[in-house]
Amino acid sequence: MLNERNLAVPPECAECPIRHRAVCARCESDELEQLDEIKYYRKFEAGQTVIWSGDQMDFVGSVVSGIATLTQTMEDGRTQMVGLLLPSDFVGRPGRNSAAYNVVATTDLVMCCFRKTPFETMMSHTPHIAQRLLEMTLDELDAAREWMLVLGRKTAREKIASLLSIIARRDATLHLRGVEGPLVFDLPLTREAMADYLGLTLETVSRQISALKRDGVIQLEGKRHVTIPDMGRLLEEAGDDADGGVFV
Amino acid sequence: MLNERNLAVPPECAECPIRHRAVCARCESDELEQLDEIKYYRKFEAGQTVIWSGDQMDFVGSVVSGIATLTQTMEDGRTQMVGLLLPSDFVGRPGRNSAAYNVVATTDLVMCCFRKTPFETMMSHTPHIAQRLLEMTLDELDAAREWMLVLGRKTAREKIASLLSIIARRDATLHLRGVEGPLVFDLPLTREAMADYLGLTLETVSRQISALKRDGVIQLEGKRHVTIPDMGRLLEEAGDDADGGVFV
DNA sequence: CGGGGGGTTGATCTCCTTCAATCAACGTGG
DNA sequence: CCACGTTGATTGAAGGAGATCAACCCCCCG
Repeated sequence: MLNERNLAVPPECAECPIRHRAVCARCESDELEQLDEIKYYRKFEAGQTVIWSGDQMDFVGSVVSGIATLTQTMEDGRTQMVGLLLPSDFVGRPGRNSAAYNVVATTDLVMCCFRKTPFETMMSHTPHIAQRLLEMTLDELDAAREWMLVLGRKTAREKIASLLSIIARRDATLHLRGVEGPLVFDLPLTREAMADYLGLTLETVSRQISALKRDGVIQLEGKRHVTIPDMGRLLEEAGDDADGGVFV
Repeated sequence: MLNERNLAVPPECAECPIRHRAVCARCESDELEQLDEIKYYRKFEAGQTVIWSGDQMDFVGSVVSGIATLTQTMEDGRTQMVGLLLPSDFVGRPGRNSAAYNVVATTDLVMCCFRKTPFETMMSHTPHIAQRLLEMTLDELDAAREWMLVLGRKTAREKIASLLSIIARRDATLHLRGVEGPLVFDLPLTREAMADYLGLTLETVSRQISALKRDGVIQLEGKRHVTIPDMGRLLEEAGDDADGGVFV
């Protein structure tokens, strides 16, 4: 039911849009051929749950297109997002067989999945995969630690500004624009998802977005379309050093 | 000045107390010999800063004994702890040359350091190191994500209970005791460090610890010596599932 | 037309922060 | 040996940032 092969999906690794950033980025052509044998594509619709926390994981994989979230939930329903998965990001942990988090597609999503056991054995033979995975994991750890500062010490306004600047920055690098001049992008998350990301309620998210708009830090068209007239200003609001940015 | 070789330090990798858990855990004896050539020990006193964020990093290394913290600071002084480094934990990121966080010794500390460039070249030749480092980094990422839930969604009381249960659990595994019966340990952190860990003020930390004591969840002798009569009760207070625990 | 999902805004409440006083333990120098 | 300063911790009173509860809007879709 969930697993439907689809024509819109890249047929060949050589033409894969995430080829140069994903876990397979360092692989040689023969290694790609090996991967090809254990890989398959899966499509999910916006809102669908990809994996439930605690479920058996028989695959790992990469996000090819779309956005997914990693969330934890307490018994009483409080939920915290702990990861935002963008194209090229890796899902699953080699060596673990049950999922630790919920993975939910927030937009329509295509994943390139590898059967877990073959992937693990392949990883132990080909250092290129493990090397790249280490690099990606270290990056994720850095991002998680940055986020711990946001969650633990920033005000609601700073949290919103931080999230907006992160999305803006990623969007700028994705579209290869500089950080000069006004930035324009669409929010990929609902107010509720933003709240789960930031450890806030959706009402507070809404209020703070309105406040930033009222103060001219951002401009809004509709609910999702954002313009940042002055990125430096936004970074100030985020409590970050306005010049260097987060990663020095 | 900071670098004083010391007799109390393990002279041989074979006798090293963290040998089986550190980044070198998987190394063969010839690999250990190689490591031996680029390694040196450093001692720090409680309170000393090991590395300043932004500083040039010319080494990476493992905590041999003692405890250190990883913290981030905003310009106005707000600080958030983003890692608690225990014996066998790894410090530094191969591939990055300036430190991203402050590392501070909270107790007297011994580190086994490797010169960074030789370590990096060695890592690219010996998969055993990269494999182990990947495993350790994935564990840290899990811990960071667990902590994001604590920071974002838990109440002050739950935060304290969470921290206590984490310390208790680690202490129990360290001393190879079961989780049955009362647990006894010393807090390795000041109230202020606990506050920085939990995204609270030290006053709130103090109040909540008093409250947990008053309610019989914990017992205190002095400021640091803690007894947990009923671990299940503490886990309930932490908002965790009382049976399975954090990692299912 | 009705209904539902996503979003905004208002009023009130509460948990945590802030500011401040106090205390115990400890070391140090007169 | 005692006065003193320091550091870590506790406790109290007051205030505020964000949560909670609730009403309402907009827009799309069946």
